[in-house]
Amino acid sequence: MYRVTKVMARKKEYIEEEVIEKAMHLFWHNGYEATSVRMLEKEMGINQFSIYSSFGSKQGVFQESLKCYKQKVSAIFNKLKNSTRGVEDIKEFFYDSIRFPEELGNQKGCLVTNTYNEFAEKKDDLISKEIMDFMEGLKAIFIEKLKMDSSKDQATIRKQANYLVLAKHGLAAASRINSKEELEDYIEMTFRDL
Amino acid sequence: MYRVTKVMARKKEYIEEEVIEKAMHLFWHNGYEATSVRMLEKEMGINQFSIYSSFGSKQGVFQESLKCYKQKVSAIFNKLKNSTRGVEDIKEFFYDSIRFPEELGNQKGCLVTNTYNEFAEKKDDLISKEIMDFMEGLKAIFIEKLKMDSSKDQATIRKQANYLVLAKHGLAAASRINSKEELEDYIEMTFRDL
DNA sequence: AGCATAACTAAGCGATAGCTTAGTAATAAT
DNA sequence: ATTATTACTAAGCTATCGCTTAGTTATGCT
Repeated sequence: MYRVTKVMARKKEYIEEEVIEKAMHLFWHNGYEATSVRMLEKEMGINQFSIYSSFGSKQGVFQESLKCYKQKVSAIFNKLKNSTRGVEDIKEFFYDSIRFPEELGNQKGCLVTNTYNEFAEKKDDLISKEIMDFMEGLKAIFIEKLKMDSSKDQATIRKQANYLVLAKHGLAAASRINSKEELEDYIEMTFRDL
Repeated sequence: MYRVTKVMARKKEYIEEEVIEKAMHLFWHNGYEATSVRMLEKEMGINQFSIYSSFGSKQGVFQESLKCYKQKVSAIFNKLKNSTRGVEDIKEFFYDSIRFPEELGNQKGCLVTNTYNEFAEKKDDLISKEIMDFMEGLKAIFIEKLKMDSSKDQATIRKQANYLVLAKHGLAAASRINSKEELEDYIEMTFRDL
């Protein structure tokens, strides 16, 4: 991908960023295994040859799709990172998280969390590791925000960070099925006394 | 399955309940799609012909496996149902839930929740519906237990029940990956003020 | 214009999916 | 012992999987 070429010859008839976005939606909806290369072909609107020459493999397409997804949610993450109110910002992050997929008009949860669940047993896998890193990063941000309340000792912060990471994970998993009301109830209850 | 026959002829060389338990462990470990009939064949120790004559299809094997699983966790459920202390019993149910798979020496979460996640998009599916019923049943039990505290009004009970169902779901999803310490922190935080 | 190069189409690769079936072995009833 | 019925083994069915390749078309450079 993005290979530097000496001569241009024939031009690509698609834009990689565009077709990857379509692939992402397909993976998001069906998960990794349940998405076949033939389905990708149709959704992306390009031939298998083009898929493989641009992204190398189905896994390659998926990794680019993950990048694309992360880029789309980065707005929410940056908002959280740059915030200064502490735990209140984490709560807003939770609300942003359930609003984000909703805005795209569908109920398929969070691609990263879905992937986390689907690849849970394959601990040696490359994608698994990537997702783990992402989750660790989230936890680090939570800790940073929790530290803004100087009244909290280190043990409390650790405990609450663990709690919030699991809560976020559970919320994302549940958001594929549960109603908006249930999800909002959950968020309210989660942050009630933090 | 369990077909009534006029003449006995040749006897089965396996016990259906026994081979289903083996199938269940395989599904539990790999999920539905990632478990092939060839894998089931090896694990169950019987030929494909026998699998299909006893259970009809891969889906049939899975459904019997789900039954088997539910039967195994029914002890925990009955304990909760027959309890009288209210929310304290729900908390113990949460602890029982993470202890149960642990006792079987593996880290694969809850089969029902895993299935819930794997079948989340296929809302028209038979198995999806089965799992939904199971979750609804759990919620009903939670409500019953919450009602034991007469100081709680109906709105509070509904909200807390929603919260607990999501929390239980999240806990089960997380139990495939997170450490025991993290899970216990989560339970403690969840029930801290209920 | 001619050539080198890259992107296209479409067919096909081996492997595996869920499932079936032809043929054989075992058992209960006669 | 014969027969009817069922369970077994093993091979094979079609469909689809991820991926490749032969052949054609389009483009930039000389």
